[in-house]
Amino acid sequence: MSSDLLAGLNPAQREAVTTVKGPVLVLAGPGSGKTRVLAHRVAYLLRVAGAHPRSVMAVTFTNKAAGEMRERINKLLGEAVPVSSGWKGLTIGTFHSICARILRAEAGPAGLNPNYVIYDDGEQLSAIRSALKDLKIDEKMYRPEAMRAAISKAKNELVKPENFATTTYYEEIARRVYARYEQILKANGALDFDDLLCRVTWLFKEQPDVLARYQDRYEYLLVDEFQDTNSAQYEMVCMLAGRTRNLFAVGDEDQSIYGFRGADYRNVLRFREDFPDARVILLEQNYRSTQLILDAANAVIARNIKRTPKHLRTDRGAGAQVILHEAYDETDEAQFVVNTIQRLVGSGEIRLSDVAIMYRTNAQSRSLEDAFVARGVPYRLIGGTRFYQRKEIKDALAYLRLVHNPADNVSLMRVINVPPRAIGDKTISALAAWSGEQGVSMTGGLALVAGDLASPVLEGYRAEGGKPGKPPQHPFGTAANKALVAFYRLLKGWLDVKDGLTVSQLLEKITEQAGYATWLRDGTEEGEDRWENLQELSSVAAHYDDFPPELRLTAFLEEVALVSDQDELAEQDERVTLLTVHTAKGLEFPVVFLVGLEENVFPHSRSMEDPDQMEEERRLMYVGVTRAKDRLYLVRAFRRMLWGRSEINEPSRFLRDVAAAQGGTMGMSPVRGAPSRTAGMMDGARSGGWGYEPRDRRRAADDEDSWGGASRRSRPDEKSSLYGGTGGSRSWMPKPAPPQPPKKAERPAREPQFKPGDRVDHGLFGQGIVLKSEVTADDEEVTVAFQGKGTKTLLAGFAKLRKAPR
DNA sequence: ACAGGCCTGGTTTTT
DNA sequence: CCAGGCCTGT
Repeated sequence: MSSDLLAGLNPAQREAVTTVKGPVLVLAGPGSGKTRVLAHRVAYLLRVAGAHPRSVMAVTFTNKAAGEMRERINKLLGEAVPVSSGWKGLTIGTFHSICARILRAEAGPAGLNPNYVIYDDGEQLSAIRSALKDLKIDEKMYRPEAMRAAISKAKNELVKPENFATTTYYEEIARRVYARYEQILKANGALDFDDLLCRVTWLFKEQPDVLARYQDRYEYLLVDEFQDTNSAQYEMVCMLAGRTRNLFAVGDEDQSIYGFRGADYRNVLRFREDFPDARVILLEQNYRSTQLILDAANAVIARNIKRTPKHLRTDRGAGAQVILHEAYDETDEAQFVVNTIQRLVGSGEIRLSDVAIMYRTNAQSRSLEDAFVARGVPYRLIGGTRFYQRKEIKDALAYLRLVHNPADNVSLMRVINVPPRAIGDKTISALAAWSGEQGVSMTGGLALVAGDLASPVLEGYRAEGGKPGKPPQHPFGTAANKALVAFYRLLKGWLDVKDGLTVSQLLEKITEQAGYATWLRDGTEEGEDRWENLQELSSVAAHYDDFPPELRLTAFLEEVALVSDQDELAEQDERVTLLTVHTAKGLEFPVVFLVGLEENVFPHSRSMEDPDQMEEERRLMYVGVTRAKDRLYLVRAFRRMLWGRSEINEPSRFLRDVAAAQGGTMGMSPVRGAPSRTAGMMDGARSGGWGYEPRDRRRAADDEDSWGGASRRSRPDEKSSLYGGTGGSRSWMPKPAPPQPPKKAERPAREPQFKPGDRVDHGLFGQGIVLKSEVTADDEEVTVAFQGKGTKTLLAGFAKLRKAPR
């Protein structure tokens, strides 16, 4: 019986599957089959070790991963294992979704509104803005985003407002905002994402009897992507496993890329300290990538100091050369990508769905999309403007949430005047303030204005004893009053019928009666698009029609609050995939393009100062590279539009690391300062790029084994990589790269002519002050603030910059 | 109350 | 470059 569950597993994987008792830590390199191990282990627990499904909890990183694991387990067992939708079956899900369910079940002990709503960061920011307003704090000085970051960090570290340590005045403000924000969430019956985690952890810490129930239930715990757990998650897991100690953690320090949201790869080390008897299993056999791809990955990650060296192996052989390509700018970069894809697909080697294009930031997708649209290549974009971020979807959801939980002021404020019903900002603020004074939610305030004292939304109010039968004096004029009462009637109508309708029926009723549908469909194409999105939301809602009536809306709202980008990744049709490297985690593609490999883009400029953050960038690059199975393209652009300005960035250090490991020199940086406008420079390349043939030959002789040599063997439009694009890319480089040992390529030792503070003269822009200056390969790049002309970055020699007398 | 236009300012990554 | 905030005029 057990043999089929172990068939096809290597010895290390087998050990991971069958070590049932006690703590186990699996250090799993990319492509080492950890997903497989997890599924087999669950199946093994159920089938061989005799575990009951309800005693197993498996935590995945995305909802999609949870779904896949469920399917795999069912397949392995040849039957459908009941899954916990109530509290009977197997528990598989993300931390967030599992916690949401626990909090729903434990609303009483946790002191929560059982109909709590989950705020995304937009709504979180609204709540923070209200907090700032209440505290009369200037938004300019204390930015809501910064406050959100501070609050989130605190919650991830399980710090409550009363324990929030403050050493600066700024932190003191943050502490007060945090405290007020918590009050607002509570009043609105809302939780934010971080709450889902830390509330459960607090609940377990503070109420041992509750914890004991969960400890007794969950005898087997499995946690995937352990390197991306934060403190709250780590503590939660340890507490849950406190009784049985059957904790199975899978992770890879090298793939920890969520530090910015509190994840700490050191939890892997902490695990070893907290469970000194843990069995540690290494999965080093890679089943995904070719050797050359692994070599590239290794070249990148090996430079991190804070890691344990590993030895990834593959049986797949060397494989195709990793291709490096230099494009002129982001448009050209996109051209190269599309060209290459069309060629590979045209030759029948691959299908569109085999291809992923990955980038550091979402903003980079735009130029790629343009190229795909122009060439008629179907693509799907993951992330970006996500479905659930669209205005019409958020509006519709806000309506539903308000009906679900009338105390939710943030949702109310979102929809009270959408479509416009003559309730302006002034009226809304007045309603918020006055309702607060009366000690009721804004919906409660509306009920008071409408004189509906029997309304259930006023429950708390009556208990505290306003004068019975008489609504209090309100500050609204006749016009505002009328509008508010009209809205209240609308809302009341929905509250009365919500229990008898399915979610899609309710949604239809609301959009209809609120006039939202007609308002949206204003005759424009965009209006129709938005309407269609709404229809799509409705069809998602239809999945919940079969749920028990009291659960329908709850379950639906919970799901839509917790969907992630990756969850959209159904690989139905023939399209290429565009996604950030972050969302690519856990996925694999036969063909991967990593684009935008420039300093300040990838690695991101925000990570330049801090070595720890730079290590995270490196891990991110490592994740990107290791997504590729067969073919990997590393692409960089000489210049790029960034923030509406054209920027010239050095090639990414990661590119250099990869090249160095391949033993060749890479003439990548010398294009620096080559004025792109020079006539004729781009010509030869256009027609196949053999305009510089002699140089190519000479290079071939120079270093036979360099990547240049390798890529030269490949087809014309990908062979250009190293020498400034003799291929499909335009060639902007007037002369071949001086061979340069990659190691010392970091920065030429030359004294800068300009330093910050210097006054300079420019022929066109006049006088300015130097902000920053960096020596480059053959020039000096100076950032200057010009009076009345803004800040420009110039190449000193090219721009003929002169020092001006002080 | 609201539409439209100007300006500023901010841009990593996401459950 | 873009969104969102702010101001103006209706």
